[in-house]
Amino acid sequence: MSSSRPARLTTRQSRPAGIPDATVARLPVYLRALTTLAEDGVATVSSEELAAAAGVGSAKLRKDLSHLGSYGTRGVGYDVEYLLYQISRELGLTQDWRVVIVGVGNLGHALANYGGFASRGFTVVALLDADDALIGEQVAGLAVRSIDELESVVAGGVHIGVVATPAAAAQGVCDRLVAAGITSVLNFAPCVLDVPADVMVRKVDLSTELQILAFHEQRRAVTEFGEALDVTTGPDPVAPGLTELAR
Amino acid sequence: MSSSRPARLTTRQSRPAGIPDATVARLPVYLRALTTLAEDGVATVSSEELAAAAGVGSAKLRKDLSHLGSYGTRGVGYDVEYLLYQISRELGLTQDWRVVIVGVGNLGHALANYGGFASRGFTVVALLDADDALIGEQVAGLAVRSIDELESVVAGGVHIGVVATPAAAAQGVCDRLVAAGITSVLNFAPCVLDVPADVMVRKVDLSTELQILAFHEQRRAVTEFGEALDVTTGPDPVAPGLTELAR
DNA sequence: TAGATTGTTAATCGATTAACAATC
DNA sequence: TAGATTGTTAATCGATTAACAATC
Repeated sequence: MSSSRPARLTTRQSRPAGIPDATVARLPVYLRALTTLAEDGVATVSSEELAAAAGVGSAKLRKDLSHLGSYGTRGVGYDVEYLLYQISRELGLTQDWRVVIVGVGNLGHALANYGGFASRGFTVVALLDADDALIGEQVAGLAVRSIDELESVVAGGVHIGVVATPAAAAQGVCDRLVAAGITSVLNFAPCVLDVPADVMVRKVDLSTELQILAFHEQRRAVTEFGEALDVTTGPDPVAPGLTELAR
Repeated sequence: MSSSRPARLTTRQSRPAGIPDATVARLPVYLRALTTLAEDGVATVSSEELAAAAGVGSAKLRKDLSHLGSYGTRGVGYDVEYLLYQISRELGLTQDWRVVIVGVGNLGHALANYGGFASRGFTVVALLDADDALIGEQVAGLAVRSIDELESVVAGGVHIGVVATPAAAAQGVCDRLVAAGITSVLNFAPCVLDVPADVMVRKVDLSTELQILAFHEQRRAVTEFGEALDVTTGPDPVAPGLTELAR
């Protein structure tokens, strides 16, 4: 198999610059599945097996991988470690990414202690908070520093800013991160962050996820009862506390 | 405006059963923007203004809202409180959703203390953990209980299970939740959960988000330097610790 | 009526899926 | 060679977007 692996002679034309967003979003899932397989000592995996481990269809998996290059072997499958490396490289995980966490409340604590950070090429270089009472406290091996140091910390080299402040403080913190040169922000605050077009923001939002689950639970209830309860045409089902919103 | 608001006489035909997934995922964002507007005392908002507050285009906003019904007034805009109520109702937030959190580590703590839970119709009814040392500890006004009580807690009425355990324990916990009758799961553990087709799982994954940011940061670097560094054709840029993976 | 803004249409775009030729 | 599985094609599906008729 080693001898038949395609030589890495791919030209720029052969791999189009743009990997679809939907594919990029799934690469971390494949990476995780491959890591588990590698730990279990599995050397080779078929698209069918890997897809099952990642929770997607095999056609989608093969299509996704085809955007990276031809890293499989027909009739055999994919070499687990080789594919692991190729996806890591594609995601930029073969280099170290320096992260600053702003806001060391419950969530900031959890993030700082999250094991997945260090294991995959992400290094938390500083924890910042506006609360003087927290400053100096040791969290995950780092002393919490003042938000006043944001600019100097970023100047020292930071790639990604994590916003874990209350919503009211988030935009201000984000503005300072961006002004200091940060171009990638992970936002845990429950608000929309306004940034220049060249800054990428990703958002993790607990209540959004819960609300989406609630929507589907509700829909399930309606369907199960054969739409006996017609929320569209019936009187408004008004919950306590929402009465004043109904007309 | 009150008098010109369309009467709620919509028939089943007029609102197709299925609201697109992409739309459902954005409704919580609109809800949040509307809540802020309502707090600021704004009575009416145009699609242009609301879209800006939510960080989307106005055409997309109007298209999304059109799936719920005709809740706006041409030439005027949307009544903030009325639209707030309609979206809340659509998402199922006019009823109370009972949530159990399994795993009271750093993240479980953060989730339990998260204010957004209670404010939007979600009630945490129990915190469960497998660690005896934690049992009885007060977190966010609740005593942590043993994982052994999972089945009895769910039997007492729970709609949504939140998995905040280590990855190794997640599938087992999920199986027990599902066996006990839970059909909506929010998974914070870094693994894929295997569930029956009728169970809905949503996943929140910090390292996935970081990896997506890393991908774009890396791409940015390549683009900025005019592809002087060609990662496709050049020798593999091997980072320490990944050497053994490269061929 | 004139101005403003919605709700809808139709075109475009991107993602998914199944089938299968290529090939190990 | 025969069996297995990839990588790609083409069809389908769903989401986005701009433009504008409807209408307040």
